[in-house]
Amino acid sequence: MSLSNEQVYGLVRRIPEGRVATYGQIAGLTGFPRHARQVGYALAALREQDNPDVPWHRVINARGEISSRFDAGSEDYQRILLEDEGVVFDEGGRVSLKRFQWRP
DNA sequence: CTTATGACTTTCA
DNA sequence: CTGAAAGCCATAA
Repeated sequence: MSLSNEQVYGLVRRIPEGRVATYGQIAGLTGFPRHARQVGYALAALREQDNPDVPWHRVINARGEISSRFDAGSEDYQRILLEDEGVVFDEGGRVSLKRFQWRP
């Protein structure tokens, strides 16, 4: 048994608008607390496919920052999507998890 | 079978 | 606050 992409997508779909979740949090909710990287891996795979229902932009790292990938530019895109939903970024380009982290 | 890699996290200095 | 190091684990070669 392992963490399937569909499990990740299902969880990410549950994140309400204007809220964010961390990779580790998603992993924990699926029942695999140590699979934070696999969550990111699943989302990376999602990028290549077309799953419009999955709000991947609401998933950030434990520091409240947007995790960079080798494709610069989409980090800005992710930030814009979040700001559009009401998520506020501070001067360092980080989100206050205290206020915006999703609590099921 | 072994290595390398990566949208991560936590701890320690 | 920053940065390095170790831990973790699915995937690909």
